[in-house]
Amino acid sequence: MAEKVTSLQVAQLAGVSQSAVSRVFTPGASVSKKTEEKVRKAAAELGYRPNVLARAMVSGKSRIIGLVVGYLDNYFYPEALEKLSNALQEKGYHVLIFMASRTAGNIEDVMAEILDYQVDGVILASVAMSSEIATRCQQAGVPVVLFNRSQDIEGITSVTSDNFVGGRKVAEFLLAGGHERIGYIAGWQGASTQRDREAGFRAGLSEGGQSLFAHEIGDFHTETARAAARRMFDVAPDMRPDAVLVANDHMALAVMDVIRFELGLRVPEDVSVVGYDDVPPAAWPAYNLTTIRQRANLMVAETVTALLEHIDTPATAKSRKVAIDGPLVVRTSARLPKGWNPQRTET
Amino acid sequence: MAEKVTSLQVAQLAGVSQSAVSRVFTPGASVSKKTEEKVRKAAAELGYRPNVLARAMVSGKSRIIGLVVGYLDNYFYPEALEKLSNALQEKGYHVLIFMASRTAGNIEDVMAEILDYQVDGVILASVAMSSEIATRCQQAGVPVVLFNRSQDIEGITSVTSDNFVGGRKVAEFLLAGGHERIGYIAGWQGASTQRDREAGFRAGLSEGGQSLFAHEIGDFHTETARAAARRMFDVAPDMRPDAVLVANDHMALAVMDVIRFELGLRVPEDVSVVGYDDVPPAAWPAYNLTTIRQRANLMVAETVTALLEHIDTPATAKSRKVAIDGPLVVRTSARLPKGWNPQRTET
DNA sequence: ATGAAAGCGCTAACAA
DNA sequence: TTGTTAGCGCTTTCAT
Repeated sequence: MAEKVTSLQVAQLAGVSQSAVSRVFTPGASVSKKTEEKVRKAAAELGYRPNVLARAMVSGKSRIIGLVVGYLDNYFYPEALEKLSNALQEKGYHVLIFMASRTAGNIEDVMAEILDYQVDGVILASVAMSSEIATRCQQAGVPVVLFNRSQDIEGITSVTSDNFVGGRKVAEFLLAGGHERIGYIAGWQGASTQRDREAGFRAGLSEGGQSLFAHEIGDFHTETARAAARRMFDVAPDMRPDAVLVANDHMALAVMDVIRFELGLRVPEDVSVVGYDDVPPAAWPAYNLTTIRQRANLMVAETVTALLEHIDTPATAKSRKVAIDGPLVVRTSARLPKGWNPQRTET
Repeated sequence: MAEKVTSLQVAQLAGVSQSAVSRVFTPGASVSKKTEEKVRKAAAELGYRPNVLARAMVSGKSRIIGLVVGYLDNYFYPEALEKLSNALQEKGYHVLIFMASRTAGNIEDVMAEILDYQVDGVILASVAMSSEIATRCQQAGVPVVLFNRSQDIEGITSVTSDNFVGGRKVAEFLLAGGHERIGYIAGWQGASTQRDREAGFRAGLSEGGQSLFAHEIGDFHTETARAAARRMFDVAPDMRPDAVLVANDHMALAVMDVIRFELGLRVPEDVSVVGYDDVPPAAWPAYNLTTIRQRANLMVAETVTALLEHIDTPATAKSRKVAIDGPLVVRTSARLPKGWNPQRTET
């Protein structure tokens, strides 16, 4: 059982002062080559490592980022979490998880816990009440960035894909494919992602001289989405949409299941289905879902950059709304426009 | 911007000593009703909350649990992570994520980072070199439990499903179904889960008078598993296995894709496929994968209990290997034994 | 460049 | 039950 090694012990072994040891481990402090050498040697010998918590207390920087997340069943999030954590780790930060799913409704608790840990920054992903939490963090002086959410609050940085443009792209694609009864299955109305995707979709439809033929709400939940799909498609053939955009892949896959296995319809011959996110299962041959890709790598990079900027230079860092364009990944779940060039979008 | 409120300020407002404030926020300390009241009132007024980091430094307990995880693309892990985090949160702990995927091979770095944060305990899930990390933590006096991994190291607690029994169950089921050429696609050989599942499977087969007809290695990776499936099934019909156990669902779904969409075979008419884990996609109608369920809730509960035990009473807590039995969830990807009672296993 | 000294915000003896 | 007094391990002036 390794004993706890303190900077003082290292100092004694190295024959220098305790502050000298501290300086060696503080980037940008002034130490002579010789001292540094002695200290590093002693530190290595003793297996010394600075105590992050003690450092945090005096410096006020914990090198901990709070990640508040509601649920992980949308497979876009595990991926994002992994990348986020990796990116932050590279910058010397670590991610402390705050699950807000169960605690939902109790902002106070979540806030209290976050502030207790003196996190240097907070990333909010897939949470209800994200705007309230964001505002509260802001007030407490903790830098925040919203990941995959955008609120109309002044001065809060957010990173999303360009949901409006994405929605419009799908509309154009479906219109070009000759669809004439186009439906939409919405996500949770409180989410900006949902609202923007729908708005873009409607805009694209209307630019093409059409409007929504059917509309149901799936709330980003599998079961709710299945019910929505039944309401939309279990109807007389001439009342049935010939295409549908589902607000995210998580629901779109469930919708496809209902359409194919419950109702016995063919995709895309009877109904074209398009999703949003491009989660890994969308590419599985059993689905082959045409969808808008959210570029997780870029979104993560932007998020990390923005957050660190707010942490490092709170004075000059200005908030911004980053919206990253994502390509339409054409697979086989939606009928292709005539003469569509089947150039493979890379999977 | 909320100012930082210290216990001293609260003490002054309440007209008591600073230690009195500390005691009010320390469960099990002795304070009079009156003092407590005054302090709580002052604290509420100022919005005071104890600083976890400062507390950690003096008490030596950070209330942070390090979760070391290799990757999140096996969908058993997001689920486990969510449940783990929730359970720990309920006990007043929070999860600090350490991604070991990229850093793989560099144990020193991972160890250093973990110890830097003075975590109260560590959970190792889905990591290579878990046994080395576990040993090192042990040496450093940090309680560890292995989640979904088991090593033969003396004195390290682990929680897994009963992989041997699970493997055997599948063998019995396949044998009862009349299969005569039974294959196995293995996971990464370094994982105890893989080894135990295979051993149980082989044992079950041999108890039924058969042995493995084919064996390939999928390494728990989608692409490797696909290649393994091709080697196993893209052969003359009489050399082709009529059933296969794949070491986890993540690979099993990919294997099904290859069998059905690349090779044009039918599941289960031509080949029965069984997986392990019962991840959510296994239940999707497009797959309907027969599989062994890992009972995440139970595994998480055991993990948390064991870890807290080691943290709270390091002296008396003894290490153990917990193996939780999981049911065979019968769906449609494997031919049923004659007269099999199609009583629905709950999904 | 280096050492001495003063805390960061809190808990834990120790007295009273 | 309370207040007083030491630190926890570190960073950061301030002198030197």
